[in-house]
Amino acid sequence: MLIRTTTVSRPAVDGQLAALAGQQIICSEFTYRRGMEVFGEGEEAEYVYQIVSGTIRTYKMLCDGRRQINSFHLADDMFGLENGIIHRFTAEAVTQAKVRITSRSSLLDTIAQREPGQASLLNLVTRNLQHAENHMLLLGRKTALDKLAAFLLEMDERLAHPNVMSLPMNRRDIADYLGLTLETVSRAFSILRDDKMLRFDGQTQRQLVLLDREALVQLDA
Amino acid sequence: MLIRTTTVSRPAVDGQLAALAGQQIICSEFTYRRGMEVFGEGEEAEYVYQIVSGTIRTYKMLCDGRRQINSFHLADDMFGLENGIIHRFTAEAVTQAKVRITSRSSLLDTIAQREPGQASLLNLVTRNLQHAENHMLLLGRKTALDKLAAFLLEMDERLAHPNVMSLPMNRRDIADYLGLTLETVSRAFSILRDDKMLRFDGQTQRQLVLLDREALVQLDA
DNA sequence: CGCCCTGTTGAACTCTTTCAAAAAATGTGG
DNA sequence: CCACATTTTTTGAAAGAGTTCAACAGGGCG
Repeated sequence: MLIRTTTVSRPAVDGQLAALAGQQIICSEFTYRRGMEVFGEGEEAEYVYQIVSGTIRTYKMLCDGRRQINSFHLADDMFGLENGIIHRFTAEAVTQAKVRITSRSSLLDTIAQREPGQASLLNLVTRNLQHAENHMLLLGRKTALDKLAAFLLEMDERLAHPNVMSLPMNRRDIADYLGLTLETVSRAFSILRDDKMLRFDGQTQRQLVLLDREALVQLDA
Repeated sequence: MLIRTTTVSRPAVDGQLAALAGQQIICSEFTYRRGMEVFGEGEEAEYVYQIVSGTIRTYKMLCDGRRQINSFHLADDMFGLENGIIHRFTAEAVTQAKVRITSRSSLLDTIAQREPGQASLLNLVTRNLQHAENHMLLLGRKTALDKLAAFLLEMDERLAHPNVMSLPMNRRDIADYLGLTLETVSRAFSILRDDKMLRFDGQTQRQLVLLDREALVQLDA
């Protein structure tokens, strides 16, 4: 882990974070060289960041090295604010970048005190954001089979792992969710069926049983 | 526009919206039939929604009909909360769905409304979410050329429409942002150059001039 | 000058889409 | 309950967009 409190400086008056947090907040600046990591996916989210100058990329990776960059952050952009205590993606300097760093807990404490209620609303929005981040990785970097496996696991989890899963949506809806055509979705279903990862239950093709969640997780990862 | 205050009912105790808003908030329920639109992209965001039962899809569309579904919302999920006054996507019933509807303004009023104009944390997170929603449409439904045009317009705007645009990132970064390979990005650059939509400036291929923003917008739309 | 990094271009290949047809499921009316 | 129409899903074959593998070109820097 990097030591981040190298350059302690007075927060700029116009900085969003500084404005949000007020002057009493611990706030320092650090300069990252090209390619340096600001934080990694899975690390504890101790700080919130705002760019003073330079460019930062935030991204997720699949285990085989496929990478999906969520955003390029330029001057004044904020990033790294998490709902939970863990960073959901990695942040790296694209160019040399000067970054303003604020303690997450002190920031959130201040917000909670000053604007009670906004914190819980913030939670809801952050949850949507989290879903969107995962979905960008899926859309940008997964194959048709990966996508369908991920979709089935998502539905399985949200429906609380039922024995027989009833999908409320048709193949076109699934396709438009996964960035595919309905024919490709149908073919992917057939492959998973032939490979014994699922079977259809009853007359309809919308009721199905996941036979091998492990294998689906493998595809998704 | 639909009349939504059909069934006025006491908010469920465990509902997120009710919990957020408190019991004094105007809160009603409405049942949407399969295929019905809850709200459309671009409409005024008067209400916030939470699902009681059924499934709702939220999506964006390109002008030629390509559709990208952001999320399927199931029981208890909240959706439709916007930062600004306009809905950024469309919401429709996948199945018959019962939805709890709350007035946005009364919800936000209750949640200690901050003074207008000042940056809020919620604003910052919502901006990230908004970007993610647009990017999902790009990743799921746009061609390589569309994607590069969208990227260039995004950078152009964020760099305040400079004459000569200096990209801080290399082709691989752009590729990983757009869900492409670096070779495809390079080819797309060459096509846009040959079609006189941009030209490279100076020695490097990271400095460029947008020659026809209109045409790029056309590609992106 | 030569090396490394970044970017471009070509050719073969692969995955997904498109177009087409048939099969399966759902709904309707007698 | 059955016949018929409609919608949804599956499957096949051909076409297309993007990837992969490979070679090369140009600039920056020791």
